[in-house]
Amino acid sequence: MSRSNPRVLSTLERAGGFASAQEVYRLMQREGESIGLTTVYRSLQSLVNDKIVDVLRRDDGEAIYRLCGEAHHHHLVCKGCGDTVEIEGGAIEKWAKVMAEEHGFREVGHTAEIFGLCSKC
Amino acid sequence: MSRSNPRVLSTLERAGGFASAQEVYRLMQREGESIGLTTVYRSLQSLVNDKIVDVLRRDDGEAIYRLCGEAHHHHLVCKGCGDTVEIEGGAIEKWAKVMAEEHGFREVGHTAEIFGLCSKC
DNA sequence: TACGGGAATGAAAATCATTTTCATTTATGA
DNA sequence: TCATAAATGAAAATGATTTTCATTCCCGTA
Repeated sequence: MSRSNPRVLSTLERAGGFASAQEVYRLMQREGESIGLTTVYRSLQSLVNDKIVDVLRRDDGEAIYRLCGEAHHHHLVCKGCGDTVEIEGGAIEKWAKVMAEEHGFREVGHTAEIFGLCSKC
Repeated sequence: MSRSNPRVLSTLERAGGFASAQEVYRLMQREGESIGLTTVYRSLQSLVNDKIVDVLRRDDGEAIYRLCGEAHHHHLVCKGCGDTVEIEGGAIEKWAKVMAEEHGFREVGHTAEIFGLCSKC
């Protein structure tokens, strides 16, 4: 498993902490960085594994990568402008735990995301 | 713009009101229906336009279509054998609603999934 | 300093869902 | 009956993402 190329993370930060793999790649090209698309994908995946960034989906299915804080949180995403708010998921944590126990599951994780139109859209 | 082929809607219903275009297509084939993949896509799109079905995204980016108004549920998925249990999401519904209101979002939907190892794995 | 092996890299090919093109068939109405 | 529009689907195109694989880079050791 390869480690992340630091220039990828730095570019993602410069992009406002929010971009697709293709965008990160184009951005780096435009800035004269010499890097392959493959390496961009690999680095982003590695950052996701390390939980340094998380991955969401645009409406068209393209994956967007986003720097995130350390605390476990969930996202409220605007379908219109893509704006994202990090929110607390206290109720979810409990729900996931109870449901998993009820069905005898172990080593449990979960995903949850809310989407809608923000006040500006 | 084409109208929806009624067999597509009926198949989506039979699939539990929740499936990808590819799955609807495969299901129809398996049942001996004669239909093209293109028509499945067109019909699903048309159903989305008419707000008869919603479209969400799987983690891998594949679009999944869901009948609107269908009492929706969530999934508890085993990482080992892929076994899936449908579960109630009462707590989630409330959480999503509260969080969305708190941030001024409207037309809100959500996704949530729990994954872990089932008792057999 | 030279060598060897593992990690990183990237070009090109492969994959996969989805969309587009386009020729054909089907339905409809004058 | 004819003509025109709508529906259909096979095949090609598209676009993101992944895989393959040969090459290059790095680093510790003889």
